[in-house]
Amino acid sequence: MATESSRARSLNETRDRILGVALDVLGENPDAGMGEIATAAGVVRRTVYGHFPSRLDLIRTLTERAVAEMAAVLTEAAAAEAADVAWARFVARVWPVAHRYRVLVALRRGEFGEAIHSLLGPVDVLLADLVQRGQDGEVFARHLPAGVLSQLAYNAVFTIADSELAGGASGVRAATIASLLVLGVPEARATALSDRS
Amino acid sequence: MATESSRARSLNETRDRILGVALDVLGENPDAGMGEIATAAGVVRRTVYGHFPSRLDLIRTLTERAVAEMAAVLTEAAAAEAADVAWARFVARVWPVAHRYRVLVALRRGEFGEAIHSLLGPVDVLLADLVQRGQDGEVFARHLPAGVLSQLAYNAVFTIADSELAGGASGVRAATIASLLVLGVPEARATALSDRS
DNA sequence: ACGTCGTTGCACAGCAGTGTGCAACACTGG
DNA sequence: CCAGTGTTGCACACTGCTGTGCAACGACGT
Repeated sequence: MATESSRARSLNETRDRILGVALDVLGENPDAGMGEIATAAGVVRRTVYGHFPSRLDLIRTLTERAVAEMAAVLTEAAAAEAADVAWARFVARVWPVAHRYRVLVALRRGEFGEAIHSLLGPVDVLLADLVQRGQDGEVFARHLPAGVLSQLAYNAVFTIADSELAGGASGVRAATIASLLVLGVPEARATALSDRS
Repeated sequence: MATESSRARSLNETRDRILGVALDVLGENPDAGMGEIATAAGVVRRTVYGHFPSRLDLIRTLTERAVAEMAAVLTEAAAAEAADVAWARFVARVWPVAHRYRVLVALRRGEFGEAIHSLLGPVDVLLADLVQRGQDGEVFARHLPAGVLSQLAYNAVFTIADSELAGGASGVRAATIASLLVLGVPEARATALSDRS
C-alpha cells in the first residue's frame, strides 16, 4: 500500500480494481461486506460507495460482466457443427474465467438471488439450447430435460474449477471430460474431445 | 396455528418441529434468521433460544442429524460387492432425505462453513472411499482423483434433488444415472443399475 | 497559483439480527 | 388446588453492516 507512489491514475482504474478484488473476496466469502472488499482493494469503504451506490450495484455490475463474457464465449463456441465439439470448446474457452466467477453460483441463493438469477438467465438459456441441440442430434443423453442437464454439466465445470486442481492444465481436461460424461458422451469420445479443444 | 388445541405435548415435540421446519426455511434461504425459523415453526423467537442457545447450535444439530443419517445409509449401501451397485443403492436410499438436507451444501460457504465442513468431513471420507474402491476395481473412471470425483457425483445428486423434478419417481432414476455417468460408468450399465435399486 | 477530481477520515443515522432477562401465562400431573 | 414445566411477550444491550454527509487532503492539468 505504501509502496504505491502515485494516487489516482485514471477514472476507471480504482473502479476496475475494486471489481476485480470483489470477485476474489466474495469468492471466498459470499457474505463479505463492503468494508472487507474495500480493504482488500486498498481503499476505504467510503470510496467504494463513491463508485457503486449500493452493494447490490456492485454485485449487479459484477454479474453483468460475467454474463457478457460467458455469453460471448458461449455463442462463439456454439458455432461448431456438433454439439459435443461445441461443448468441449466452450469449456476450454470459459475455463480461464470460470474460477473467477464461481462466486455467482453461490450468490444465486440468498439476498440478491432474485436479481442475479434474472441476469444469469440468458446464459442459462444459451446453455440449455446447446444441450437441447445435442439431445436432438442423439449426441447427448436424454435421461434429463435439457434445462436440468445443462445445469448439471455446468455445475461440474464450476465444481472442478473450485477444487484445488483449478490451476494447471489438467483442470481444463478434467472439467471437459467430466461435463461430457454427465451429458452422456461415451468416455472414449469425451477423452478425445478433451484433447482437441 | 390457532387450530392447534393443546399447547405443549412432550419435551422434544417442539424441538423436533423446530429442527424440521428449520431445514425447510434454511433450504429456501440459508441466511434466514432465528425469528424467521421460529415463526415458521409456529413459536416465538424466544422459544427457539430455549432449545438452542445459539444459531450455531441449531445448525450444528441439524448437521449432526444429516451426517448420522447419511453415514448410516452410506455404510449400509457400501456393503455391496461392486462399487457401482453400491453407489446406485446409496443414491436410492439417500434420495428421500437428499432434498431435505440440500441446504447443507449451501451452508458450507459463509459464516459457519468451517464448523459444518468439519462435521460433514466423515461423510466426504466415506464417499471418497467408495469411489476409490470403484476406481481401483476399474469400475469407475480415473479422470479425476477420488476426492473430487465423489464430490462431483454427490453434487449431481443434490442438484437434481434441488430441481423441480425432486418429487416423483423419475428423480431417483435420473440422479442415479447422472451420478453414475459422471463416475465413468457406461450409459447402458448406468441405466440398468438405476432400475434395480 | 488555481480549480478539479478522486480519495480519505470521521461522524452519524438506521436497520437487522443475536442473545439475555424476567414476569406472566397455560397446561399437565400429583 | 398446586407445583412444575414449556411457552409467551416484551424489554434490553450489543454487534455489524449499510448508506450518507462533509470537510480536508493530495495529485494533476492549465
